Amino acid sequence: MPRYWLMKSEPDEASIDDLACAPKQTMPWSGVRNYQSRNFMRDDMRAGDGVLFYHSSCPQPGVAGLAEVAGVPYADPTQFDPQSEYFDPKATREAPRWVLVDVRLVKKTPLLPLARMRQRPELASMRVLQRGNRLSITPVSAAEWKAVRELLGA
DNA sequence: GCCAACGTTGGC
DNA sequence: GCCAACGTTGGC
Repeated sequence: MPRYWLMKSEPDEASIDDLACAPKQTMPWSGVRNYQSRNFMRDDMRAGDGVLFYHSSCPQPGVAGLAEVAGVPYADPTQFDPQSEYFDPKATREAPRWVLVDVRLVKKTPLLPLARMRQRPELASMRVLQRGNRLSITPVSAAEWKAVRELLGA
């Protein structure tokens, strides 16, 4: 049973182009510091799950491409690095607090702007469109995935 | 820059 | 364990 996710990234930090240029077109999804989002990665993601790569906090927020979960979750190394903005002094290597998964590019697409997603009734249920939603990782239903893929022309 | 919404913190 | 205050997210 395939599963689908939407994962937000600020393109200033990690854009779809950064992913396309990364070795093996794969990057660790580091920096998640929200328990719900962490739990999705830790408990629910499987290698091969579909990912909508979403650009947030930028002039044109929206889905910028398709990706997939590339492996099993493991400790996010940035939590141990005092130089990192994601350093967490309460995390230890014995008891890591934050995990991540690797994400691999499947296909960069023309941007599907958030404003256009809002116009589609079949996407109205998407978590990312809900008022006040702040989760950086949200599950996507099979129907939503199919509808978004069609809008992406993918 | 504004502000709505929600998560986290910390005093009690 | 409550809950007010504070911080963060993120679209606009």
